[in-house]
Amino acid sequence: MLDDRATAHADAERSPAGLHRRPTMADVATRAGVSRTLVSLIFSNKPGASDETRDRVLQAADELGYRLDRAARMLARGRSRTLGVLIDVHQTFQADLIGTIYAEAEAAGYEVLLSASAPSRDEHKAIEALLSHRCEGLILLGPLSEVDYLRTLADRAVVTVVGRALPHGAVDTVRTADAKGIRQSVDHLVELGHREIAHVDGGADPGSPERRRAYLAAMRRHDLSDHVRVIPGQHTEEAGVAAAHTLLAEDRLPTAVLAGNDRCAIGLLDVFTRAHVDVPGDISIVGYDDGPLAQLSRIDLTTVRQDTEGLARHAVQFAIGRLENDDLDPQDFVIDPHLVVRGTTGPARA
Amino acid sequence: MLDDRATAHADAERSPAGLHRRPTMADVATRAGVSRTLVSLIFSNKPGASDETRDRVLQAADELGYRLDRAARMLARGRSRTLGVLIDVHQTFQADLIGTIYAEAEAAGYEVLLSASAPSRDEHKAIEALLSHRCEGLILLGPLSEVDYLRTLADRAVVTVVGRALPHGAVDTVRTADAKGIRQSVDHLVELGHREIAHVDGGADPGSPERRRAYLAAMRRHDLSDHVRVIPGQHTEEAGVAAAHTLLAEDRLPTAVLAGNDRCAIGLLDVFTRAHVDVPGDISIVGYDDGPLAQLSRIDLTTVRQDTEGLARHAVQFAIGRLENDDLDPQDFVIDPHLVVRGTTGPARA
DNA sequence: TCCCTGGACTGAAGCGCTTCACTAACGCGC
DNA sequence: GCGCGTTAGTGAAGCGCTTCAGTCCAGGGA
Repeated sequence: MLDDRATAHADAERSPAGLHRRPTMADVATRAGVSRTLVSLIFSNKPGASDETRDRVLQAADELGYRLDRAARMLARGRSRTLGVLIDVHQTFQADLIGTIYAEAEAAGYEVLLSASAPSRDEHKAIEALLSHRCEGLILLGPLSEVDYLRTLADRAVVTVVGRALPHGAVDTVRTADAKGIRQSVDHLVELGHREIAHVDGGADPGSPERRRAYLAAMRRHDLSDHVRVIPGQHTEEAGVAAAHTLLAEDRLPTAVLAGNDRCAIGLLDVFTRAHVDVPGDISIVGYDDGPLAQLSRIDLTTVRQDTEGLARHAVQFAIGRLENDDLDPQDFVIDPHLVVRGTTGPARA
Repeated sequence: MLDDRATAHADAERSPAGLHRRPTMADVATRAGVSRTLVSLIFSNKPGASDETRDRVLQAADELGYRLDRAARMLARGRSRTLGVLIDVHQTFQADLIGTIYAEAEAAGYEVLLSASAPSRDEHKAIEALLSHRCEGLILLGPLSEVDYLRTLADRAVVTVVGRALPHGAVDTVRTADAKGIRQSVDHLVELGHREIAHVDGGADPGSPERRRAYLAAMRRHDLSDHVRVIPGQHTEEAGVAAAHTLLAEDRLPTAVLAGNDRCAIGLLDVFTRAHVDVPGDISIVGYDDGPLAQLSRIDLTTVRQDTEGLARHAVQFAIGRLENDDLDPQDFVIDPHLVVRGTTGPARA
């Protein structure tokens, strides 16, 4: 947008041959014939400018293609009003959370920055990136880091952990009552006549220890402690594949398997199907998460559904709440899940 | 800054009861007994400090828990060295791209910022966010925006579009040779004896127009123009579901369907399976993308695989290349895909 | 008349960093 | 003993914004 106005303004607008200098507030101010201060007020929606001036300034900004510079604002304000969200791109379950987080944060006037952990980029690094962008609040979706590290973070920013239980009072946590989900699954299987129910756990993955404990407890409640069988795993398809191979290599399959999550369940399903083990005829399988795949008819997985929207909403509210009012005790918010029965579970084989 | 000297040492470090003032370069400088300038040099890995001093400064920084402030750096440098990546959280295919993008950008000394489009947050907004964080380069993964808008963006930042062809010379693009992928699919089906091959297209979704054209061309080459059948759709499971219902409502099914992408294929598969239409006995299905689901044995989808790593790597290189050397012509980089034959295609029914 | 209030607006300082232009000290060759 | 180039280091300006402390000018009591 070149000098489309009185030549007096031209200097501020003309840019050195092709090199577009990004317009600043000063440019807008000059063009609208007011001070930078006033422009700033207007862009922050603060009172102090007449409606007439306000319009004139906004129009000038528009003509120049002006865009506020967050970095500068952040620096000047000393506050960023930004929430950093740690995600794991491969955990599809998190996709739903993100949408809600954006919406909720925006409503409260906060920015959101995403940082993904990936094979080439460990969680630590992803979090540091968020911190160096001055995020005031960190929302960590299923973080794998050690508790000590998370606790350390807590005095650099407000930390909220989603989907993982943490020792008492470390930081705010929002999660699903994993124990209940597992208990429902076991109850369901027992009702169908299963007794030999194995569990492929998720190792150190978020939620896993709780699920494992809940499995043990539920089995005990049904007097099935003798049939307890925990196969070490992870929350990945590969772990499911490995577990299935382990089971197939033995004399006798259990009649049902509780997977650590959906992805693991799908790994199991995959191997069993290829090996012509009928699911649920020969063996029943239960997942956890109710991700987008679970409901596909070719998969049709019995699984435990989490209230993703609730999780996300509360995570944001915790973060913001603590930001605006520091002296709350760390909270642990727990949402009930429920079992979704589909085609991978059926009566125990004889 | 206060009188940062003698007694100030203590002041800089002690924080006013709980309220952690984040340490700055000045704090580090004071503690190490050097100037701020020198600290800055050291943190930018520039020469001009002796090894001995360097160590001392780094140690001081460490003791203070100092963390560089990107916002300030960005402001001061006038350059952000940041690439903004637009993603769609639900397009699982993109997850793989992201990992590579991070790695590649980091190697070149660039930061990466992610911004997701979501139901509550349209693409436009997601892109503006990136811009206001001063991203110098924008990498748009399968953007849906109109060409004009994308062109407009190009003079605010360096733009690279991934996975979508754009009219000549608009901006840099990196994409798969969709035409080839489709041609391979059609050839494969024809070899299996198929003649009635329908195509569920992706409407305006990225890559879709190319795929549709390629389908028409391939059918023509096989003298099958009479059997051409395009069913309007989208790159989602729902579109596949709808298309399947459309087909089932007719007298006679085609013997094969080319879906716009894997997700659409899975929708088709889902409905056919529930309707007891045998795949591939009654009808063959081909997808596109080879996403994580395609290879699951319960799905086992014949599909076209894209070289995600190559796409991501070139996208980053384009962006950076143009950033460091402005006067290149817009490029259109095309990578060959290849057909992965799995279980959803078979001989045409009699 | 004078003082006060409040609305509209401005000037200047400062956020934490980079960078340009310097200075001081130290060989080194002649 | 002089100028020279290097290395190690410093001071200050300035990036684009916010914000504190004013200024200026109605209009309204008393």
